[in-house]
Amino acid sequence: MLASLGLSKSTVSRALNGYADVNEETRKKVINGAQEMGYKPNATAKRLASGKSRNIGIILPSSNQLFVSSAFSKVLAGVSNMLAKFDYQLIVTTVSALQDEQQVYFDFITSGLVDGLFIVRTRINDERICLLKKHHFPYVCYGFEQGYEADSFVDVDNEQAFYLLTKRQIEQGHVRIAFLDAPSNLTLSQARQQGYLKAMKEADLEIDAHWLLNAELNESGAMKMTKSLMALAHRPTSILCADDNMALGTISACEELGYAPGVDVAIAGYGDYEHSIYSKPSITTIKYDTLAVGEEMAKLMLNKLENKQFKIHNWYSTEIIVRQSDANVAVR
Amino acid sequence: MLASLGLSKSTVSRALNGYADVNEETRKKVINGAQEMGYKPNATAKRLASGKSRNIGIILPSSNQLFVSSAFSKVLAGVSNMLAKFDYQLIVTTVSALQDEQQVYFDFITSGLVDGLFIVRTRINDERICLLKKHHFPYVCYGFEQGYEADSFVDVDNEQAFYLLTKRQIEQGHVRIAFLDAPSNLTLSQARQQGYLKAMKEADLEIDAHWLLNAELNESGAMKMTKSLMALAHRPTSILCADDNMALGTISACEELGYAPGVDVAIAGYGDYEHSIYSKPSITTIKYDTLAVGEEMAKLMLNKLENKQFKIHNWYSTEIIVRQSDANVAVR
DNA sequence: TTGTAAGCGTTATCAT
DNA sequence: ATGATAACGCTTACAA
Repeated sequence: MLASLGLSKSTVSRALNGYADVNEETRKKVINGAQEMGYKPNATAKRLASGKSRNIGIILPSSNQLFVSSAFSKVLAGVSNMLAKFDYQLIVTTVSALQDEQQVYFDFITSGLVDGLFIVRTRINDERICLLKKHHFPYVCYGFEQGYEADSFVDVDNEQAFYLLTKRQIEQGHVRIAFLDAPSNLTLSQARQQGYLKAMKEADLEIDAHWLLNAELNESGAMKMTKSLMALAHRPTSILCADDNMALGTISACEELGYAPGVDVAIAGYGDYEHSIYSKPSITTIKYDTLAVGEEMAKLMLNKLENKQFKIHNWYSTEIIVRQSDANVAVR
Repeated sequence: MLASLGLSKSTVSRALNGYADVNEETRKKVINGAQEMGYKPNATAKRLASGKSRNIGIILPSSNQLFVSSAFSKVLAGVSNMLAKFDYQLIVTTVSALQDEQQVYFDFITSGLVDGLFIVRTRINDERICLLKKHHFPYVCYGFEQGYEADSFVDVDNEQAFYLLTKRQIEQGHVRIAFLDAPSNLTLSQARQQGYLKAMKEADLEIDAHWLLNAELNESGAMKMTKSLMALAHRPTSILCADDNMALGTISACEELGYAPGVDVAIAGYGDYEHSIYSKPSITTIKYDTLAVGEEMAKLMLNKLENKQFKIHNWYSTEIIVRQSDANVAVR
């Protein structure tokens, strides 16, 4: 400790933590002293005394794609960046398929290890949110469903994004438009589906139930679905995908079947992953500000935990990036 | 607390932590009691009392690709998985280009926030390692350079991998083989370069200095380099890349220049990223067990921190996955 | 403005 | 085998 300065530890504590009731002379002395002797307050002790861990947790499924999507990595980077600015740390844990997810969340809540939790890949009627609400535990979601409170979520406007993407297909003359959505238990899948349906209905187009499928957000799932799609008598001329990885799989499947993607079939994705521009054909996709989404998640958390007054920005806009995969399809 | 059982907290502590000097009857009573009343020891208090944080940190550059490479995400997942099994948490922080990296590391070391640090993307003469060594702070590296101790690193055999990859090109008849290496300050770049040079020398092939370039591990860097490469009078017939993203950029650049990748020019990458199989041409690449590397990093850390006796497995093997990008090039 | 002292919820060292 | 009691290194009333 800084006893060498002849000051009590309370004064030191107050000086270092920017309390007002400290003589500025004293404060300088303390700060300089700390500097010189390389004094660093012990993080754990601070946490115990203050009752706050200054850790925020995020629990990721160790198996699936989410951890791997390049877009999501950037979201994480945004979160971590912003938290670090306010001396908070991000704790990343994975939960495997073998573990009881609710239990993992419960353990986090009750251990005092984290002050708040991020929830990603929100699900319809998400049990994780129920749990956190029940325990009055601070959380921020990446994802939205009716009933989420404005201080607790960030999302892109999935419905609008896929409404516009579908509309674009319609404007290009497509009539038979399929949508390979993400797993149906996700809130984003529901929203995107609504956007798709809205555009189709507005244009008074038939919606064949076979054209609306769900699969994991990866290449192989999309390949399988595409094959069933293209085997239909009434096969689609345009296939919308829930992300760029799926679009990649769809492109691949079409080729295997002898259809030229981007020529015989229009394809579009979501996320603007790094590789999408290098795909052949390059992938028409939906772009959004991944880093900003992450930062916003952190801000909302800080609003809750530190009574910060960051302006709430729930919804992030998207933009269609037109590339080859859906640009040159002559619709018969 | 469990006072309701009429036991002192020391007894409760001992019972819960599996100490030998506790009556088994008592232990059962305590464990059941804890179960029933949902008692959870406070993580922060444990940490303060024991002097250990049970957190391991990893500091990632917020800007570059590393955070984004799909391979690396899996490494992270492996780390987190294994740590969680032993009740350790992974703390992920990012350091932006604006911040003083050494300072960020120093703060971590001295704050008591983490008991150990992972170092990734090791650099030649890595200052981070110097710092940690100086402070006798536990660390484990992903990467290797002469002098690293066996208990402190995990790596794939980069030299061998690129030796074999280069050799493969030679066996296919290539004589002018270029190598787009990663930034030259990384240990992996040095090792890979050595592998490349070894194979070239063994085959007594000319090594044009123009054929050996460095760039960031992304598409655009590789594109630029490829263009300079293909403008050479003595242009290469085979281009090896330090990862699959670079290979993607190289493919794209070749096409732009009117060379058919996989036909006019052989191209290969490293990492077996998800998209590589869907590229056109699909990318010949080097695969390794990403999850296992992550788990091994965690094990080495646990060896240091908990005196675990996990068998040390420093080197991870690689395997060439042959695909189209380097398989059908007729060498003149 | 500064100091004193109690407490945060554990672990660890003694006795008993 | 169990219980007091003192740390652990801070924060935070409350006193001075």
